[in-house]
Amino acid sequence: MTKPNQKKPQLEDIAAALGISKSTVSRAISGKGRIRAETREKVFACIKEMNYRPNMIAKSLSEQRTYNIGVVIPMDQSEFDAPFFQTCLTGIAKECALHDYDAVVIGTERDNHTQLQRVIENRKVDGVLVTRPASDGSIEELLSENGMPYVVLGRSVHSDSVIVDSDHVKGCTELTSYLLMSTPPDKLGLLIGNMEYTVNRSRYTGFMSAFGSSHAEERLIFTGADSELKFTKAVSMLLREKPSCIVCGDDMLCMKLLATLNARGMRIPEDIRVASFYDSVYLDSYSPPITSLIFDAAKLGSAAAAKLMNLLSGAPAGEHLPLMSFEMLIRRSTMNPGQNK
Amino acid sequence: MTKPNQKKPQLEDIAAALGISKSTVSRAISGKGRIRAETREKVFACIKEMNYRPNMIAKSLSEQRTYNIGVVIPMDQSEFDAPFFQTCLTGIAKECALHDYDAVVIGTERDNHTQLQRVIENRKVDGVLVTRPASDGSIEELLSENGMPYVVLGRSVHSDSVIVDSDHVKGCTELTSYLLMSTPPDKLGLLIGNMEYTVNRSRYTGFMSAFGSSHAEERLIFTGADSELKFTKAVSMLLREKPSCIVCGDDMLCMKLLATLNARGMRIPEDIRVASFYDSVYLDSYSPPITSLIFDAAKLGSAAAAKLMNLLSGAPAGEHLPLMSFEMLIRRSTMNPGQNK
DNA sequence: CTGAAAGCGCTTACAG
DNA sequence: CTGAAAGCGCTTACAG
Repeated sequence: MTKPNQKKPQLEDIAAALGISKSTVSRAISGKGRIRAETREKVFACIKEMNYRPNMIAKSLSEQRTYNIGVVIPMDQSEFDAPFFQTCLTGIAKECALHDYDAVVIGTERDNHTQLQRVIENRKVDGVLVTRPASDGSIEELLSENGMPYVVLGRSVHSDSVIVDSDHVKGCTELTSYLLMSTPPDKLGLLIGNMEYTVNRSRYTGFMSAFGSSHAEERLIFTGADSELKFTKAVSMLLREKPSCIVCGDDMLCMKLLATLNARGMRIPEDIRVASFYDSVYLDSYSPPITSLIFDAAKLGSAAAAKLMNLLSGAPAGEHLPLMSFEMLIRRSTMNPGQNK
Repeated sequence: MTKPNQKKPQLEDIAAALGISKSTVSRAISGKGRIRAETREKVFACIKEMNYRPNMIAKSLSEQRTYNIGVVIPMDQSEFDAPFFQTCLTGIAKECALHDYDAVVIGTERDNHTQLQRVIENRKVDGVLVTRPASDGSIEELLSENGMPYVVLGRSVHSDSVIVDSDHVKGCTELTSYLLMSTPPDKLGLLIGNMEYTVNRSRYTGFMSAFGSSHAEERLIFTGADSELKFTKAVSMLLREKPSCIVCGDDMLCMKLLATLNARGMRIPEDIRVASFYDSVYLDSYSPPITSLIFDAAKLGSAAAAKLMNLLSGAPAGEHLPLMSFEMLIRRSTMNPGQNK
């Protein structure tokens, strides 16, 4: 507002103002090559003064990089998972901003990666973040064929992919252990989805490893409860065994279980306790709120973005970062009759 | 795979292959300026043959446009609304791809528009799509101050903003009318959120206009049920009047209402019927599924994106498009005792 | 209808 | 430590 009708200043302008060459200004900014400290300071002062911002497009063209990363998100997703992607995306955007990068949306469908192809062919991004890898690994394949650096969230079937993931195993172990600590010991039932997904395998592993060899607790396990039919069957078999607590692999499964229990007039936690290995808004707005594991999707996203941008700046490529952590939220759905609050 | 170690061809290469100049090739591609049909065809054939794709960055630099649009999404959103944004985003991305544009994510918080500022200053986008305008209009302000073209989804306090919105009024009128057609006529209760939001005002208007002057139907209205306290109060007052059907302004409110009814042991639809002016996954996975209005977020997103890109290509700026439409989903929650199916 | 040339706004060898 | 110049890969007046 102070300087109304002024064009955006360019490198040239600030060079002229200082009576030096563009090259020098450019070097001062980038920090590449030797620059007298004094010169550098003059330049920075002038930049501030004239409110100069480099034209990223021009920078891109000469540096042969876009300062954009692509973010693959599913277009055919059940909307149930939307909160994850949305939150994840905000984490990614935030991290990008920190590095003066931007995130470009790439929608993919099951077997339709045209958007991804377009972006690659148009060279609009320097690297890609895959928030949900296709189960056949086709996305990673496309990416590596084109020499496009990428990072995947969760697991990848491509063993050479750089990944960032939450520690599902550990989380599930801890939640299960917590449940086993109750007195009297819980008779736990586990209800889990499609075991082709690595997440579900991790959940299973986590659950099982909470039972030390010395433990003699009973446990009832139903995996693969992904279809309506299998689910119904699993639940009725499960209930027949009268577990004191049922643990669900994810929030979706849990919602369905809750509906079923509700229909049968079973009260939570009085008649049966319920916990979930994956949180969701629905679960904590449910009454009673459901004990569950919370994974910080925003943090996951920003960690992945950071990793990718490191890769792009030719950084040490990275020893596998420690897996992202989680929180355990103990809520009313698993309160013991004896417990208060 | 057929031509393994070949660099990406450039304009120059295809010009050379054809023995003509870059200018001509460029013109053939862009369609600007006169070109002999024959030449054009040769060029296109060669492009296909050599699998040429223009370098968008170079194109950007010389055309002074980025072929990117920014999409403002909320970072501080209750995750409840996530499905809307996610779906919207996929619609946007799809539309962008059609025009060879890309969508860049811009996260905003209540009073923190730094990401937006960055993107503007870095000139990374040609225009911006605001999926959720700040209630004080500060986003639109920032945009217009910077001469950045934009389109907002929903309403804007800035009267000169280009907007794309769903027809909430019409939808609500139709759903309400439908409910009024039942025999015996329903005694309708309306439960609506904060009336500062224009959506809620539209909903209210829609609801009311379903009651013609000749109608003598009873109606009970509670607005502003946005806090926990007001909600609880509104619901108990409402129930005291024994409505035969309660209509909720949105899915969130509806979820809460359902929980309350459930707690009171009221069955749906036997004891009371329920409908919502806004659909969500939660509502249709609820048992029984809830009658509601469905707005196509993907279509909304793509329409808005299309409009923005029209603006950017200097198109007729657009007479206000007709509002985006909706669907009415009649489900079990509003079945009359007498009705079948 | 077509070409040679300048230009978009940066970066970066190459010489000092 | 600094400058002049070429280059990134397109587009587009300007001349034919």
